[in-house]
Amino acid sequence: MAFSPEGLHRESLSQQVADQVVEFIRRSGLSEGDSLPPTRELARLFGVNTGTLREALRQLEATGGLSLRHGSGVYVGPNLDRLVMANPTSVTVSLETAVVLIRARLAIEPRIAALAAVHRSDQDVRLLREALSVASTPPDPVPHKSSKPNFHRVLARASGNQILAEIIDSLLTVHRVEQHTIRVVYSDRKKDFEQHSAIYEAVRDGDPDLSFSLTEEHLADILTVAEGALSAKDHPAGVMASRE
Amino acid sequence: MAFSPEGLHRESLSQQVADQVVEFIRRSGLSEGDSLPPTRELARLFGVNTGTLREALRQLEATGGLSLRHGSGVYVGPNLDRLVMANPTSVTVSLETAVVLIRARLAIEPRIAALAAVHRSDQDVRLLREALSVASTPPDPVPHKSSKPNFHRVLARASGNQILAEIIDSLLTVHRVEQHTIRVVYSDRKKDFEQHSAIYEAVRDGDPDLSFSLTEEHLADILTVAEGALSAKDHPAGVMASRE
DNA sequence: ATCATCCAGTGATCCGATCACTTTTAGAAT
DNA sequence: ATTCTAAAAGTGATCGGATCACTGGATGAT
Repeated sequence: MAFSPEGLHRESLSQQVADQVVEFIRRSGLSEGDSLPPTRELARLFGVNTGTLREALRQLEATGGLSLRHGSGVYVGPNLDRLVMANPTSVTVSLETAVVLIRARLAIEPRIAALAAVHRSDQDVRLLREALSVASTPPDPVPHKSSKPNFHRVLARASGNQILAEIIDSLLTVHRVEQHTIRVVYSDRKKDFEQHSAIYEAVRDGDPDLSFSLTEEHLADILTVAEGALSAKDHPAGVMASRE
Repeated sequence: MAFSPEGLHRESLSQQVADQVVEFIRRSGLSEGDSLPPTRELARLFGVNTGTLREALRQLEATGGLSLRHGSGVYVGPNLDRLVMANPTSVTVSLETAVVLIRARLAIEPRIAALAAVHRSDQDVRLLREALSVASTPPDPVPHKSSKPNFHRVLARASGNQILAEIIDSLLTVHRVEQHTIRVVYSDRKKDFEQHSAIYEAVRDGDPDLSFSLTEEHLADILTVAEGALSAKDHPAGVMASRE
């Protein structure tokens, strides 16, 4: 019998082509924003039909590895070398999920802040300071690209660990989707700013323990607000005795 | 001039169809493993060409939201409701990245173990015990589906926080890819088992502090091995002359 | 009852044509 | 010479249909 060691088609042709496209990008030394050859040319290059090639491109586009711009071209996306990401498919997130999300952040972000206090570079301190003004993501109706990164993202990046930064970024990306629907969290913007400032100073001064506890308090406060919104939803408006 | 508030095509048709497919799945109450209508029928349903529909399906398949089986049908995948995931595109990971990965786990997993000690259910304890025998992923040449989840995955699930479980799962998924290339890490399987057992007991007994420290030690040991392999690669075969 | 075969259902790929958007180019107006 | 406008070229997006390849169930012989 034998498993037909050669020539066995485990995966679809379009999947194979997708891998070849990635390899092509790597081999060509292309990086984010660079353009690829036209689709018809790529199809010829890989010896497949334009439709098949197109499916491959869509697969890569779905994960942010590529960007297809109608009438313009195919470009390398931002997520090609990324390891952890938010599910691009996920739509709006329920308030319950938002609470779970914040609990997860409460579990891991303090430690990340402590790491940042130890590993942060001078540039990190500078970026962190700039991020203070951006604060928690301003309520943009349209999620415009390349908006300045928010404080927590920069903080995670300062930890010096790319993976941790990607994790926080993923959580905040999901969170952002959430905020478009429910504007509850982050009610007190002034308090937010003060807490961020305190964390900034602790990280700048290289105090891991203080950075840890301040971040913990900050997220605990946010969690309180979110949980309050949640229970307010479950027991609406009310004095109480409300069922539903 | 105005921004033509209506009818403006921000995203491609295939992208819109992808969203419609997700909505269709949700509205139909389908869950993982359930089958969708045939592609031609779906194309008719959404009023697009089969090629366009196919691109939409590929986008969803790329993130594990769907599964297309040649000759069989289209099925709901495992990642439709997931929030955080490993980049499906990423190929092999360098040893340097593996070290970064383990450092990230060292930063967050102890806290997760502590949470598990507090929140674990009786069923979690049972699953955790079973996972002890599977130990750290056996070196499978072929990543077969539905293999029993490894200890760390089950541990994270016992934390009661879905997001944290997804994060750990993502890290281990990336890691698995890594192990296919480099078989260095997890050298001492017996020691691994003993440390897992100790963590299991601490979680079972509801001791968060002990669970924390044991997990921390366990990962620190793994990190040591990985860093050793890394420096051995940089300074091959050497007696010492170790720097750094 | 068992097994090999056939066949209908369904996804995968191909081909070619046409539409839609973007960018560049050429020309006109100033 | 500069600026604006319009045409044209380049490139992705969608369409329509035909054909191939795989799977799973039905068929039928043993």
